[in-house]
Amino acid sequence: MNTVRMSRETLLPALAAHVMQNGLGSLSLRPLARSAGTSDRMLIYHFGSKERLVEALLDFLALQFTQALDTAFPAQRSVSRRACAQTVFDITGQPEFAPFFRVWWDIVAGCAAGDRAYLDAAARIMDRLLDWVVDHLPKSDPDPAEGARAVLAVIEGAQMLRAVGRGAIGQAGLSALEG
Amino acid sequence: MNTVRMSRETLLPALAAHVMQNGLGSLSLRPLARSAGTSDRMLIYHFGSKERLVEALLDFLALQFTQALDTAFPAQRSVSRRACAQTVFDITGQPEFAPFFRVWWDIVAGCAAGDRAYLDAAARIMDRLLDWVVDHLPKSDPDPAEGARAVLAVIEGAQMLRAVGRGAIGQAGLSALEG
DNA sequence: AGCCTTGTGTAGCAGTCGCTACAAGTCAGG
DNA sequence: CCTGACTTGTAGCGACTGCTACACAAGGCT
Repeated sequence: MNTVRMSRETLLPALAAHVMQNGLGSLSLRPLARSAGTSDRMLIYHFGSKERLVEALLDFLALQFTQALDTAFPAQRSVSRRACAQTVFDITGQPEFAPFFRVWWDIVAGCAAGDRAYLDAAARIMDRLLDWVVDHLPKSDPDPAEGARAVLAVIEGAQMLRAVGRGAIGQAGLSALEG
Repeated sequence: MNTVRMSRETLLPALAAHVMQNGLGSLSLRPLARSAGTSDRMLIYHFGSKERLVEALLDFLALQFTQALDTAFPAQRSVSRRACAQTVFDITGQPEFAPFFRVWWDIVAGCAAGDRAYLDAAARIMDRLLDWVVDHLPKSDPDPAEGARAVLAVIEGAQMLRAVGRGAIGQAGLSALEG
């Protein structure tokens, strides 16, 4: 038997993949381990506890998302705030983004429940997303920092409304963006 | 022993109160029953299954929220779209609204996981909130239906950002609303 | 050689989960 | 009073939870 040496680093991609498909809210060690080719015993061995495993997972997911941002999205600047928001909304609406939002809303729920690790991860992701928006606003934008906050707020509202099946409401919010 | 006769209707307020404090994601029958003065056995008896109990709970919570909207919020119309959004944002930011958002983000997470009952409840709540916004826009608004959608999208984005500890970003989105 | 750290499998712990079988209580109608 | 429906308590099922005890194998160290 060719037993492959495993570590946090080699495990995390497989773990993240499983979480993206099955969510974070109902995560349990045994199915997670099985889909990563290990046992719950080994996950505890490598991460110490489920709590610390989830922390590592949140770190990893945050990093992975910020990388996905730069690869999946066009590099050039938008022509307006509205166009920038619309681009993000359209791209994140494609089916391959559904797994990420699956865990994203789990993270938000964890934040609302007061979980520190979730709050840290979510804040990191939002800050990174904010930076990305700043860099993609038109160079002519009078106040990119402020503009990016406005754009981000509308995007997130639209995404939540889409998550609950009311994407049309969110789309209206995007269309109403000035600039 | 003064055994009080219980039914779905007498149980639901206590069950809803427990869910508002403890969330919906990790709901389990025994603690829920205990805090309502019954047993898990009785909850199953009255509701048939946990799934149907949650459905009833979502119905009840949606109704309760729409009622809270009309009592907790000023009845008069706002002077602008921005003022309307700001009012909702400020009022829902008060601590007594935290329990509701606790379950709200659980509902959104359930929607993202594809749960039909959660989708129905969430859509009902959003539609009702949309109606409320329409009724509270200034009479001078050129397109109340469209305006309400724009206002709602920004409000929801701001609330999500507040949930993850980035309320300042959401506030910027509100301030950027035109009209 | 012996030893010690690191990794892994097997088995199992105590606890919780949703749910059910069974018995017994209450109460109305005959 | 009897009967049958409605309501409730007790006890438990099998499955699952995070986690641990124990054994053991491999490899580097002295």
